[in-house]
Amino acid sequence: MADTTTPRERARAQTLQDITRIGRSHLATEGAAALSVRAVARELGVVSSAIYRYVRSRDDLLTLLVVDGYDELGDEVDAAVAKVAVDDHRGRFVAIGRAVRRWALREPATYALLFGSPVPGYQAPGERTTGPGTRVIGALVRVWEDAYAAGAVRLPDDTPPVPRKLAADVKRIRREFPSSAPEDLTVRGVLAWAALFGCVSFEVLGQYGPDTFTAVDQLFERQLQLLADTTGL
Amino acid sequence: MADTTTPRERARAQTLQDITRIGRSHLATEGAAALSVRAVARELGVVSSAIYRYVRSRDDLLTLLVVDGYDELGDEVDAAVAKVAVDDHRGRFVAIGRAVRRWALREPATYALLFGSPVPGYQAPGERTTGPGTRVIGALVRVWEDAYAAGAVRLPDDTPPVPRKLAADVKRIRREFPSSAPEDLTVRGVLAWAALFGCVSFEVLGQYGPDTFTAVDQLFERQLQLLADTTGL
DNA sequence: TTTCTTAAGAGAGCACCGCTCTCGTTTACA
DNA sequence: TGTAAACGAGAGCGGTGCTCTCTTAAGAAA
Repeated sequence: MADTTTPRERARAQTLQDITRIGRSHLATEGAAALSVRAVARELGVVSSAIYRYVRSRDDLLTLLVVDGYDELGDEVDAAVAKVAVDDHRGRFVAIGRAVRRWALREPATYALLFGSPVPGYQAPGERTTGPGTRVIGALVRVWEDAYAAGAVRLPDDTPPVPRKLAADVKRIRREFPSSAPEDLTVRGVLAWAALFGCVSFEVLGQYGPDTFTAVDQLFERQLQLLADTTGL
Repeated sequence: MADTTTPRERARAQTLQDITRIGRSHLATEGAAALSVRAVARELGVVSSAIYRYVRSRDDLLTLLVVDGYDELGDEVDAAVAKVAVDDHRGRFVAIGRAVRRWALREPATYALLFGSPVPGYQAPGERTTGPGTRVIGALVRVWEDAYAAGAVRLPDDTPPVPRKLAADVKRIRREFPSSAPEDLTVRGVLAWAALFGCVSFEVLGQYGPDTFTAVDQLFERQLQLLADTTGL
């Protein structure tokens, strides 16, 4: 099937892609704060004002990189999950965690852009970022749902019931992430999700300090196991 | 006892304090990225170059705010812990968690500065920040240590032993945070620590999305309880 | 094939930034 | 009281995001 795009549209798409690529390389080498429209323009061999034909503002350029980053992370997580047997629920959870960490360590600047402090003054436009931004939690929910459906989730039975308002939140969330699991499991999943990124953030953003852990791999594996326990996998 | 400081030293300390105060207010209203030496100078009623008599660089100004923030957070955490009975170990843990969250919600910009992405190009000088930066984990370790010493920690006995290299890390960490608890508890503590900040970061830095949770309080309480469980409190 | 619309890039310019340097002035100490 | 140090002002440099105007060239329409 012949593409119906005009040459102009194709050139435009190519330039936009070049801008994203250059932006990502600058992000990786200099960090988000040092990302400048003028530098990207220079490397593209164009004057700075020309960039504004493609990107509304510097924040818009950041959004481009945010979406790009979420997509790459989502792809890697999906690929990692696909390599594990569907009935190995714990294995799938661990695979997701490892994939997130591996990607974060490889792309710390992009990770910081996505999961670190919001860039000052910059507000990611929800309509462009929420879709790609929910892929990791989406993958996690699928694991827990499959595990529960297979009767493979073991949770303590002395946990108090989920309070009313929170239960209402859970119900609403299930419109986007359908699930038949008990509310308690969903809440535990939210904890595991936040905790997973907490662990990765501490390592990638340097909260542990430079010389605290030499065996971060072993630490992270242990943390993953504990989180798998918490969610009953 | 009369103070031995000269008027000049006192004036200098006062000016430094003013700079910190103005810096914090700008941080709160504009965010870390928008924090500018020139703006601080304007508000101080002084020309921008004068600031450099007190602060080596913009990064140095950020370090001032980082230390200030760590101290304030540490103070509030300590105060919160002190209000709980020493033998209520779980209550002390929960108090720490709540204090961290309360402070983070009140000072989101400072929280982002401390626990979000590192400001691009800026590297916090360890010799000035690690001390104040370890107060929260210090308080947590004290809770677990007290609980263990009181025989109030209940951990599952089927947990595999901590791997060798990680055990060596734990041993080294205990030179700074003395403890007689089993290695497994320490590792669980590290998870709880990272997870606590993961939960707070998700909420404060906006990872949950704007409309996902209406009952974030209840969610956080539940997360704290689960983390207390994980550490055997 | 010729005309016309429009997208793209160049360049100047504005206001701001961090930071440096120099130059008077004030202050504290010997 | 003399002097060295601290301090603030001011100019200036190279950088930033962003806007505006102008010219050119490419695609679409006739």
